[in-house]
Amino acid sequence: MAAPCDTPSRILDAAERLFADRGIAATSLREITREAGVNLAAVNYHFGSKDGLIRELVRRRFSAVNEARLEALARLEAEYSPAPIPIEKLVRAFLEPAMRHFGEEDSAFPRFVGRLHLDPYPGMLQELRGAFLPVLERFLGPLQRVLPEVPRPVLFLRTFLMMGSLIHLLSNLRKHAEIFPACADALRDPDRILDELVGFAAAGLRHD
Amino acid sequence: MAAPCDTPSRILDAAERLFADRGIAATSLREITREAGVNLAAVNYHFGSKDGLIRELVRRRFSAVNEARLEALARLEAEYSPAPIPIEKLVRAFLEPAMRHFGEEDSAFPRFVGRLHLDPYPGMLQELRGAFLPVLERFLGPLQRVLPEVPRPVLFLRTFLMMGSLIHLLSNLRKHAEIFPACADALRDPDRILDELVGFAAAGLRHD
DNA sequence: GTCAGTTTAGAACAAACGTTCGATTTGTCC
DNA sequence: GGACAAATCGAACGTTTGTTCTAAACTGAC
Repeated sequence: MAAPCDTPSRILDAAERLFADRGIAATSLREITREAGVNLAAVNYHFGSKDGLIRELVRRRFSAVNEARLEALARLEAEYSPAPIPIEKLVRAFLEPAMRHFGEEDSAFPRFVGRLHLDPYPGMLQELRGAFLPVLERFLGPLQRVLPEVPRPVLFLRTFLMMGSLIHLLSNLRKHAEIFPACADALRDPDRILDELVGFAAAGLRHD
Repeated sequence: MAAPCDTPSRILDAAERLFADRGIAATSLREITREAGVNLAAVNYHFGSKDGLIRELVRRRFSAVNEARLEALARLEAEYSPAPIPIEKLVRAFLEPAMRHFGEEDSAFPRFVGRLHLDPYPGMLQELRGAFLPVLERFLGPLQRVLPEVPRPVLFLRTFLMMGSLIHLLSNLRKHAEIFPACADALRDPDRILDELVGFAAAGLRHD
């Protein structure tokens, strides 16, 4: 958080935190402005509307994740070309940017990124698709090259299942861990969790 | 759907369909009653409140899925005991009941079951946990027996990731397939999709 | 100090929400 | 056929929603 002082940043941070916890449609502007300590009208003044606020949040977070994914992929291609990139490297390049700040206390970033994928807020789906589809297609190429025996539609489906694991992890692990205190200790280390996710997804992608 | 005629069933079906598409918090009683072709007050008359309606839906669907899971597991234990149950069989026993009716036209059941897991409607989380935790613990035992080398917390985490794949598949595959028409054809067969999901999850659970 | 431009404050808006109520219709037994 | 319960209906309840408006407070340049 780092406690920014200007009103727009206070609104964005509060909105991200509340959206991550309660969902987008279920969070009102009054809750956001109360949490941010600013006036109700400030949202419409700075962002035009609730939709505008959401779009700005998407730009700030989701787009950043996707750009980081593409950069990581570009680095891998530069490193391995013309050889195919190992599947674990590809998977990690895709998953790690979304997991950033996962272990930090009170960081709503990963939970919000997860919720972005699954909250069907009207008009946001197209925006998400527009930002995500190019990334998916960009990864499917190198993925197909290391897994030539897997048919394209099947590879698409498996990538889709990997997405589900990531989103579920981002959105719900914290809450679920609270009910399994015995497991919570072992699942505290974010690097370890990322390793597990990468291993799980890579094995699922290449199985049989 | 089978077009039931009595009002409560019409409400339940319409609510399930709309909840699956737009989310629970984002769907109003007026939309539900309009879609069902009944009066607005009918919801509160038959179910007491919107919460009551949701609880009834959970009972009707989520509980049924979990009971089917336990029955499938019991059948496997009777078949294999005292030998450990193969991991693919275990995974399929867990995933198949939720995927039921997946390929049927206009069946909101799987999408709704998926949404049940991820929509943070107040008070529903506890109800879901109460119905799901016993099932999870019931499966973790046999799972641990076929994967003795995997530490318990790690096994819990991998099961969690499998849940994510399932939920994402149930909730979003239909919509995502619409944007990938080339893949939509190959992903039409629900049995094939279930096989892929089982293979993906089983490989992820046992990897390394 | 003054003035233009930007930001914030409080109050109010129409619309939509879940819920409640009394009247009306429907169905069923005597 | 009349009577009683169950079900449906239309209308309204009080809240809460996102949004808008105008006045007040602040900011920096001259």
